[in-house]
Amino acid sequence: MYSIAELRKRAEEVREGLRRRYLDPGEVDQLLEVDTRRRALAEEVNGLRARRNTAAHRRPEGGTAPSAEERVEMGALRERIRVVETQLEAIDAELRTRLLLLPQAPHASVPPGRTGADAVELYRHVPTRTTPTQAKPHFEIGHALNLLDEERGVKVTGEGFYFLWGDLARLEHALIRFMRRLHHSRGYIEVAPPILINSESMLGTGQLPKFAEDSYQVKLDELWLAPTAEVPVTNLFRDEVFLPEDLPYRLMAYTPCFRREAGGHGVETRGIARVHQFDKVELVNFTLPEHSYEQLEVLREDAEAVLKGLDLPYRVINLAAGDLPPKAAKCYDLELWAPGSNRWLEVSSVSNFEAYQATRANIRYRKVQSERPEPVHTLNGSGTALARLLVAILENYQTEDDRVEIPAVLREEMGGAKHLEPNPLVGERELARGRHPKRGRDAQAAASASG
RNA sequence: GCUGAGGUAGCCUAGCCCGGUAAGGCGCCAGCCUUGAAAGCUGGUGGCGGCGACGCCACGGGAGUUCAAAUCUCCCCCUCAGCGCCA
Repeated sequence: MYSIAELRKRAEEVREGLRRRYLDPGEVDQLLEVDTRRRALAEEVNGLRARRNTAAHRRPEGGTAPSAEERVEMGALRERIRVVETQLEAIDAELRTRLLLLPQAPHASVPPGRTGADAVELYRHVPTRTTPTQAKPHFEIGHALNLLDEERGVKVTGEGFYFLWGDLARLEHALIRFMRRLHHSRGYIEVAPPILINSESMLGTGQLPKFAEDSYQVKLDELWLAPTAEVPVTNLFRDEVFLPEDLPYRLMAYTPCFRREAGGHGVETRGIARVHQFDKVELVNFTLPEHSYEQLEVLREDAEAVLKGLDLPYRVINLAAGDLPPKAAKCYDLELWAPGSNRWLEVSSVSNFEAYQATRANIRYRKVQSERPEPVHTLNGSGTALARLLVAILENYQTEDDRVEIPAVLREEMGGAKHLEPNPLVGERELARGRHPKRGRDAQAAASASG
């Protein structure tokens, strides 16, 4: 977000930013007009209060009590002040809300365009391995091996929740350890943050006020379930001042993430590509404004290192101005190719928010001790999101004989195993459906022998 | 959850009972002094508006009483201590 002072200085730049986002640049002028009215009203309150103060202060300690006439006059002044103050509060609130909702101007290197289709592909990684020509969707493989269980997730919690069983649960933990180890070696300091968040923090990173319906709320305690570790980790330094020589701060956090994904149903929600709870390793970067675009590239490379390490097919896209989240000035998405689902899956979003979050959350640095602190730039990137990573592994690492290979970098973590083992525990119901892995294989073998 | 003590400028503290322009220290910045530094001395050091003179705001947050609120009343938040509960 822009402070009103910043907006006055950079009005044309912000107007152009709105145009590039296909939004009405007139919002800037309306904001400036509200600001002018606010200042006029503030001056009026100012003058009235000055009158009250001089009258009150004129009376020295132990002085005479005011006359009845003066009491009446001052009482009337007090009421007048209250009326104008109420008007000022209303216009203050309007100004604040409009500033909170004003998007960040896209950076010059952001491509033009309105939708996801206008994004520019920057890079495509082709893995060294090959996958079956007729790759199956991850949920088919997951069900066949009895490792993925959405049905009971729905029973225990609701739509969009799932259980991972056995080797798939172990694989998820192996991935988390792999990613944390990788980022640690690249210089990130790990933090383990709270995942219940207060509203002020949600406002600080931009989840509020506009995107309240995207997150789960714990009403009784006025808390929110973090939709991403970006929220607690960025707010870690809310209302604080950095020493410039310490920057950049590069932090990593592994947390579960919770998203309501309201309205997101249909074909694309089969399996676990789009769920309400997933784990993620998040990278957060606090930097000097003059270095934030270098840091964006560093962050992108750090996120890519995960996908390269796993040797998964992916591409990097530079989001078009009109498709950019309001808080971002520039955003790269890393998308994995899922051959079984025949689509690209976003597993990482790497963004430079410039001073958008730092202004809201009051995160600053002070270059010279005698000068007032300035907002830092904040950036973050997923490094990376689970669930979708599992989707990609299940679909890319499946073999012709319907097994799933374990990526080389995870094998040590998986006790040296080369393939995922089916979950042997099945209930009566699964047996009745012929889903027992052993029976399933026998049945398949029998079918192919007879056919 | 109960009881008690607290929340004042970047930090530490006085003022609160008994209403009357928020005092002092540390730190920091600048100047003087000095070969340089330290010490010492002087000044400055929250936010908003204004070219400026200056004015307003700010004592955890909100509401109220009053000519006038850091100070009185009510509600709420947070911290600490003791007790209770608890993985």
